[in-house]
Amino acid sequence: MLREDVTDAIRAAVFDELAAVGFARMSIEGIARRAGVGKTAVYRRWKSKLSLVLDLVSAFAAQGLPAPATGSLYGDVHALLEVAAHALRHPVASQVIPDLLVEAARNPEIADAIKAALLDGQRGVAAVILRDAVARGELPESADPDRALDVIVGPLYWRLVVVRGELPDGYLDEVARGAVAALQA
Amino acid sequence: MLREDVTDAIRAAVFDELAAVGFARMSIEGIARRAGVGKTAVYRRWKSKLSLVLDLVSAFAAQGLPAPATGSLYGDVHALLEVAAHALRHPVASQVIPDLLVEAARNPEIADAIKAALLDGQRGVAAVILRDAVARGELPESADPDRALDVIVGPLYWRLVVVRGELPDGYLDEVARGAVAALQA
DNA sequence: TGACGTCGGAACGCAACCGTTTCGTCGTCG
DNA sequence: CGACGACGAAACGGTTGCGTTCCGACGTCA
Repeated sequence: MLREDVTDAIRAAVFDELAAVGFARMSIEGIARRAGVGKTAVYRRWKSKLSLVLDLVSAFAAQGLPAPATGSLYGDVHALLEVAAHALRHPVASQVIPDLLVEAARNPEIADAIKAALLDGQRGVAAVILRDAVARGELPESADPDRALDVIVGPLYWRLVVVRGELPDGYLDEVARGAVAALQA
Repeated sequence: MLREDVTDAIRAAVFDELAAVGFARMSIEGIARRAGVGKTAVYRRWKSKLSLVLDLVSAFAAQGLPAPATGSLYGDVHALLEVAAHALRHPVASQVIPDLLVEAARNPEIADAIKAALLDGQRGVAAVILRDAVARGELPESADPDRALDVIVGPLYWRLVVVRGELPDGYLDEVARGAVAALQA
């Protein structure tokens, strides 16, 4: 029977290594070293660096993402932004997510995993938010979940991940207000 | 005297290699191979992979970015989006830019180069667009160039680079209209 | 014609990592 | 108590890239 604590140590080391050097530079030897574990222990569980990462990402996907229901479009958008900002400010996640997204452009398996773990979840949340807003009459029936997600999360991602800038007080409020205005335009 | 055609071949090979495998996996040997050139020719010109890339990015920065002046905020925003969409749809640029942005999070020298080559240029354009819009009375004086850029380019970047989705007909019009609404909100 | 410098190609020793195998240790079952 | 299996450590041969060095071929200029 494989020891659970060893498995956990490896999983944690993969996250750290992924954040520190990125997928491309990450090596099984480096993971084992960081986890304080023999290479054997890693290979006994996963057959490659890729399957290791796919496993982690899939586990992340299983968590699911709760859709906010604050009673207003602005409130829902704001809540979604809060969750996203929290994730993208996490020092490990803010390195790992963009790294894997770039890697996904070259590797279909990673692309699928990321899509299932992140993008599909967000898409679902956006769809629910829009449906509720349409029901309240805040948006026309023609509202498109994909474009909504672009307008809501895009600015935040650009600011936090691309520009890697600060998040001034009230920024999320402004983005939320702006996104609502953009959707209603 | 170093031969100019060899230098050009190396530069081109770096772009292709960067797009194909990314900065992390890129090797001097691979560049020389792709350029049909000896390793010696590369080392005679640049001292490392990093200085090679910094050189290319800086050359890119020197081009500058013209600010649109269409006479309306919507027109200017739309023009900026056109330029950005054109760049992000280019098969090489759409791989290289996100790759280097991720690398920038780990390497300050790359971060500075990218900032000078891309972000500062865009920031300047946004500032001009906002200034004109304020002069026309389309926006209040309080308009912030950074946030404007987030709202204008963010959704497009998210769609094209993160989600790697299509760009439906009329999408840029919608994003431009939405961005204007967001800025005025 | 001869000197010079760049060229591509090949090899150098070195380092890292690959994926596998072997070893002795330790903990857990039966 | 004994068999079993996972453990960390070390070594294996092989690959790739590092940065350097040497080579003969070629082009250019004096």
